[in-house]
Amino acid sequence: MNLSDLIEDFILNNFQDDFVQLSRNEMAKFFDVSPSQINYVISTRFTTSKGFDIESKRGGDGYIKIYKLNENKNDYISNLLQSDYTKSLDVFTANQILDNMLSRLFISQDEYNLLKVVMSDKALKSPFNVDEVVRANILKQFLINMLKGDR
Amino acid sequence: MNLSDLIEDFILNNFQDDFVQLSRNEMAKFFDVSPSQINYVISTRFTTSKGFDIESKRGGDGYIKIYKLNENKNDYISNLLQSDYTKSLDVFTANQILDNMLSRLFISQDEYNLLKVVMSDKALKSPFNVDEVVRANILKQFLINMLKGDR
DNA sequence: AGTGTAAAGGTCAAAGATAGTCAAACTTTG
DNA sequence: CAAAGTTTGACTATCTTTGACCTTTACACT
Repeated sequence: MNLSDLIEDFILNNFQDDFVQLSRNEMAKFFDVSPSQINYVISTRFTTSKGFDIESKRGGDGYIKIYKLNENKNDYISNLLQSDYTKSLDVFTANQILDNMLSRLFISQDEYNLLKVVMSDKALKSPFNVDEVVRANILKQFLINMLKGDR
Repeated sequence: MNLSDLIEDFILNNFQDDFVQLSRNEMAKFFDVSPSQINYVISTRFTTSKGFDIESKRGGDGYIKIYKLNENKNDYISNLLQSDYTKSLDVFTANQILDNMLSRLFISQDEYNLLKVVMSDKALKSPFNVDEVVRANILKQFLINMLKGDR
């Protein structure tokens, strides 16, 4: 067993419920490896396709948090997550997926409405793909929607 | 938790109605930090996008007063819609806006969660701004979130 | 009233504390 | 031996903390 495998095991054994939080530097010191090896382990072993999600913060009190996804929760969702629809997706298909998820009650009507707005052409069109502009559009469309009465 | 977070909490817990008044120096002494750290906390955590307004006075009897703004929902949204935040928006500010809207109950916890995911860097980063890729990422992030159990 | 001074608060850049990226060197495996 | 996987380190990015220097205000003393 190499160091990366050991580190992987260590992390796996330290999950509390569905997540584990660690300090990259402490971890590296503990195993006497370079800090970036922790990133290596995370990026090769705690990937989305293996059912994990990462969240981190730099600076004072920084941390790395790894979430274990519950893949037994819902086959439809798990499969979708592995599908090519997570690579590229047109509005038409997106809406079909949303319709499907709503009819199966995997998402609420509220989530459906919001996602439809957020994934619309209007929300995502951008002249030269500066993602801050995209994000701003998403917010804008959401706000417009909030002003539309019903909801 | 780092000092800035502690100071933020302390301030939040000392609001009387819609404002809190404090002395920068006393505050700094109390937490044993340099006075300018109080400014740091205020400028990163008690921002306009989070719905706060600052007023201060120097010299003898100086003070810092922080107000929690209170517009009604429609005004808030109308203003936001006309603001530059609909032009370009970084994640940090986006999150503060969401925090603000949630704290005033302008959006539900569900909407907050969903929007946070949807406007995250992860969801919106794209190599060369093909918006179908952006949309796919939004879906992907949403799915990942669904698998995360309560949270 | 004018002015000097002490007592606030403000600004900004540097230092400190984390984490991320990437490519080169090294090792294992087929 | 070539391909794949691992390990390292230099450089980068981000968030926090500190300190030196600046500005404003109240007040006491001419």
